[in-house]
Amino acid sequence: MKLTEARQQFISSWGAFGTHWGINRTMAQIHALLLICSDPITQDDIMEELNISRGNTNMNIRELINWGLVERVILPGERKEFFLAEKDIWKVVKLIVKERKKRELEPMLQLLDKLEEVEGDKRDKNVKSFLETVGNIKKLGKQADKTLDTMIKAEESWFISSLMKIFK
Amino acid sequence: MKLTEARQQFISSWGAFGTHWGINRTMAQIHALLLICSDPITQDDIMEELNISRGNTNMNIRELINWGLVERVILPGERKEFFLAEKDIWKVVKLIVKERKKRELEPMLQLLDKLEEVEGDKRDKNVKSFLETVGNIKKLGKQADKTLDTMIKAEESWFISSLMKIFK
DNA sequence: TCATACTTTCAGTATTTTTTGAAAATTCAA
DNA sequence: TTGAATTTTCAAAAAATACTGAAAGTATGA
Repeated sequence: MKLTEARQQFISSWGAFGTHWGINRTMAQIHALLLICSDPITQDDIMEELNISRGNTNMNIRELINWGLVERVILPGERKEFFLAEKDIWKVVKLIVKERKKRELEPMLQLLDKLEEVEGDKRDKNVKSFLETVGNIKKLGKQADKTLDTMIKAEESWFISSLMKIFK
Repeated sequence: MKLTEARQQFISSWGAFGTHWGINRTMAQIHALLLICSDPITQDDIMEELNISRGNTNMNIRELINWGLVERVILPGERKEFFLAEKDIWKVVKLIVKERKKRELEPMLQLLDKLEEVEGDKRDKNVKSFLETVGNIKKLGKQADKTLDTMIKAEESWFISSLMKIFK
């Protein structure tokens, strides 16, 4: 397989992968492209490579920057902005986990706390079942939250070797 | 908060949560409803509670059954089918992980294997950068794959206590 | 300060995904 | 068998989501 084709396949399937995880296709594709570029590239490079509009490109680059996955680079003597992705995959994973934890897990846990305060006779079958489900999800969620916090702080080597010990 | 309201909030936010993780809103809502019902309920119960059409209900129940999250129950003397969700949250998580690993992680790893066979001079900056990225993602992906395999086989108590040791 | 190169915004449009509902298929008791 | 109850299918419609492109906004250097 030629490099050009391989790059295209990588970008396209990274995009499809993203859509299965609640990340929009273009954002994932731009990220994929930046991941395989060693040097910073411009918005126009991205537009051309992925065949997308200026507005779309701009919005999704901004989002990638918000997530901390991409940085703006000013090259001396150049008027245009350049963009560069974080290449350390372990750092990438940690940034994504951090962001999604904040956006999704934490609000969910807050809601579950509130839902546990439901009024009603705890001997009522429906109340009991509701509280049990909410309670169990909360328990697992809190554990996941702690685990992810530690992971976010962890060094890759430490994390991997710890996992190796358990999941031999 | 009254039970009715709490149930609604739970169902609605579980649905929203699902959409952020590539699971469709209705499927997640039906799942949420079944999770908080101690006894099996019918398709009509679900349609009424969630205000959705027969076709939509049917398709999403089927999908939940495919995932192993819900089972069809035949009650003696009843013509209609009833549905019941797996209530053990740890089992639920394992079923979801298993399914998504099969659908998404495994095909991605296969693709990465193929992409590593790209032709071209490995001293070429573009080839080098491509291979490095693909290689690193593959390495992490394989580790995740193994870890998830072990997790799928694990007992909750064992898993939680192992995690506790590391992520104290 | 001005002109130009570049970036950002967002209303309107296009695309993708989900939902509906009626018809077809199936099941089952009599 | 028959036919009423129930489930399944799927084309068409609706809803949600993403994208475009032109206009407005900013920065830069002469």
